[in-house]
Amino acid sequence: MALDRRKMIVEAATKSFSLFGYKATTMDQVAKLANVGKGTIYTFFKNKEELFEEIISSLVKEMIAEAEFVIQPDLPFTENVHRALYRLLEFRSQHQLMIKLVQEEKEMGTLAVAEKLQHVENEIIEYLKGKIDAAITKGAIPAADSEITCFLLLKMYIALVSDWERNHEPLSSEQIAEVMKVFLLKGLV
Amino acid sequence: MALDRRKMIVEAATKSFSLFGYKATTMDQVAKLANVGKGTIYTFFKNKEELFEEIISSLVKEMIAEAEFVIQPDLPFTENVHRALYRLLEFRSQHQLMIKLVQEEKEMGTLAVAEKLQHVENEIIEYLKGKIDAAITKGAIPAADSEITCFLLLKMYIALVSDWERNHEPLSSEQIAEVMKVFLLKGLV
DNA sequence: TAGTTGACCAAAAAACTAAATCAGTCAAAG
DNA sequence: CTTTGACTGATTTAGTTTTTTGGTCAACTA
Repeated sequence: MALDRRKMIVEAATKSFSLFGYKATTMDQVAKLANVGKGTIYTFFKNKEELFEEIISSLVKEMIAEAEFVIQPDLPFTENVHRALYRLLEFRSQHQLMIKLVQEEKEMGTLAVAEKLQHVENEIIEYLKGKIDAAITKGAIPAADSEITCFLLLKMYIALVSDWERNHEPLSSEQIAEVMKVFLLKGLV
Repeated sequence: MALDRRKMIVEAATKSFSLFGYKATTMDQVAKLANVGKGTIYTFFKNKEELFEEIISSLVKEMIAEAEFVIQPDLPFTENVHRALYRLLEFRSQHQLMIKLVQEEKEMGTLAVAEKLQHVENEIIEYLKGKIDAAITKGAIPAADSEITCFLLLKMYIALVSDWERNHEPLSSEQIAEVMKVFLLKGLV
């Protein structure tokens, strides 16, 4: 039971962050949940924020693995862009920790949380940029500023998946694919 | 001097909302600025929020007049879309009242302010929808769900004009036009 | 002695309370 | 009739006390 203490700490913290958010999670609580003395946590992590950072890193890896899993090399490039982005935002709206963090940022404006969510967004853009740059190199799509393009693509999907829901019925994956196809394939005009 | 009391009240309130925001503006202050007894305000407006609503209505009219002013019927449709949207967001980032309200929403989360900014956004989308529907009817662009399209167009411009600046050097009007041309004219692929 | 612990501390946050402020009213004045 | 500002109850703020929390470290195991 008391074998991998580090792993137990990370699991306990993940559970508590997911349930109560970052600020409302105390180190005493994490220690108790992990069946560990509080001091032990500080032998593995410099402080609460570093523990949080490690969990966010795993989260990013998990998200990118999910996106990677959904890509099929034989499908058209735009189809894969849609699949990857849609999966990433689906993850964001289904994964308990992500839901809680987004909520905490909006409602309490916790600084550490805002920073980490920004970090997640940057990592996603970096991941997309790799894909786009590869497609440009391969000649599959014309050259363009890939950072601005990825940034804009992500914002478009966030708009269609999350922002739209504030005032309308949610759009299905197919509807979103349909709208995006216009912009990705032919342009509006 | 004491002729159009209603106008003086609206002007005083506009000045105060622009300078201090909605919450930090008191009705006593507006009355004093307008050289009017506080009771007089309540003969024209049911309450503070209704006074605010009238000012927001004027703001929307002003914004749409600015967008309208910048449109030139002989230019290509996409060029006019860019001009109108860019002008609307330029207005948002230059007009004192808009700056203050956006700041107040972000920093204090004042409910009435959030509602009114949402209203402004809805009005802009409604205005754009009129333009897009007209272009579809004229056969200038292919048919599509114009509400989703307008919503997405606005979000794209907000992303390029405002969101991008959080982590990067601002993009010039020309750079934004360039990026949008890709999506509007030919599509990414 | 290397790894673990929880009592302990300063600092931050929450809870509480008294004082001040504010939106809206209305009797009196013009 | 219109205009006014003193007035009121509800809300906010400011100041203070109490509680909680992140992080440390001397003592304690195994």
